[in-house]
Amino acid sequence: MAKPTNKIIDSSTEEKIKEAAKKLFTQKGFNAVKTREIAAASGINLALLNYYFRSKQKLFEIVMAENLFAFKNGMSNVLNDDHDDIFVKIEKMASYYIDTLKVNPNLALFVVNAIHDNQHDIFDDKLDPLQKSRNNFAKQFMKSIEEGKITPINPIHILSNIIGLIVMPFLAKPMMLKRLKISDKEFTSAMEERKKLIPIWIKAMLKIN
Amino acid sequence: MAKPTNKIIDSSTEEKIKEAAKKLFTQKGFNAVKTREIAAASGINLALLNYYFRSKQKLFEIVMAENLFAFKNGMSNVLNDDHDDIFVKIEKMASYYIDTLKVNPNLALFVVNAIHDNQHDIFDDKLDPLQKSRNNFAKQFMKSIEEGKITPINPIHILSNIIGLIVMPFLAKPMMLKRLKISDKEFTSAMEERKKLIPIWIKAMLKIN
DNA sequence: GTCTATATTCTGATAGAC
DNA sequence: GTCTATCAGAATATAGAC
Repeated sequence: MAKPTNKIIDSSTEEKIKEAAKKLFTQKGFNAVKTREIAAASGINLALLNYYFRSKQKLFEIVMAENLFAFKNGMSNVLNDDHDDIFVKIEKMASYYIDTLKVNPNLALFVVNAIHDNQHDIFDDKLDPLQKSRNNFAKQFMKSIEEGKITPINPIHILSNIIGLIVMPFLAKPMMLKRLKISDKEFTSAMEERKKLIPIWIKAMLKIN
Repeated sequence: MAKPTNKIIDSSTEEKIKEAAKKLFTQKGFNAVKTREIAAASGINLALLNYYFRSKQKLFEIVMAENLFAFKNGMSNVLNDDHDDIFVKIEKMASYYIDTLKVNPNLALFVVNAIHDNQHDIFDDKLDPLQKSRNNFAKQFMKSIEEGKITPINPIHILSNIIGLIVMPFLAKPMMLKRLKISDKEFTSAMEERKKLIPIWIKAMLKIN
């Protein structure tokens, strides 16, 4: 009889390293995290990190790709109802984005840096779970314009606006806390408010009847 | 007769290092840039970097402060008219921001990285040329709320919104060009549009009478 | 697979000749 | 002021015993 493998609760060394790395990279970014720190956090020996992942860079890429995939996967579930009104979709999108960034405040910076590194191969997943939702959203948007519900607008603007309103406070968070003299708790609470406000603002922008 | 010094076209070693450093730090952030890289890019010897600037950190701070000071100085000129309506101010702010980012599209990424490097001491200039404008803007904003022209709103939101709408497209530019299949020219043209659109959107958000 | 010990590389900084 | 050579330390990566 073969030795049983546990694919559900994977507490293998490999998985332990990945979990610790995910947490650290996500919180602190690539450069600030040291391999010894990852080894310590996952309770494994430093040498095993290279045994399993060849290099810190490779580990980083794997972990972040998984982060991004998980996010997209979740987002695709959030947007799966094709009967949702477009503003309901935007509201769900904002909520899911903000919940993710609250837990994972470095993800935004990672993505922005990856974009500027011309590493946006990371976004060309062969099996991008968001592709369908994105296409549906675009179609729905064009239809709303045709029906006169939305003032015609260059897609670059609507994309910039939705993403900008959601993501920017997280990118600027450390400065905002300092400049506006607010606590982490107040920041989080303001982000909760934005879940409702952003769809309202977007609606106002698009001059809905 | 003393040797003439050229203070207008300063091609001194010191200046060459600063220019190369400015470009690299702006593109890649503090940690990702190595002193050897700066030396190579400026065509000088590595030792001279420390000779002139004592340390990488010191060089970074000087360069960063200059970048930011130039921007803030320009912005303060733009916002100098206290009789401007608050939405005129926002329009001028958007224009100046966008013009800066068009020339220096990496400045945004640079600032965001600096913020997350906990190097935002750099923003605490002793002689911040924007301080007065910022205070005036805040006062004007509060007054508009008192007068019922603007729905009361948490300052974190208005700050996030203005900066987010202006800056995000530049942060996401490489992805946007690819995802939306648009040219650099079309992007630039859309950014020109935003100079007018952003104040309109902000106005809509704030439910002006 | 896991560990200890160590090799190797990278990086900021400096000493000292010119 | 500028260069060559090099140090000191940190950090990544690997060899080899178990």
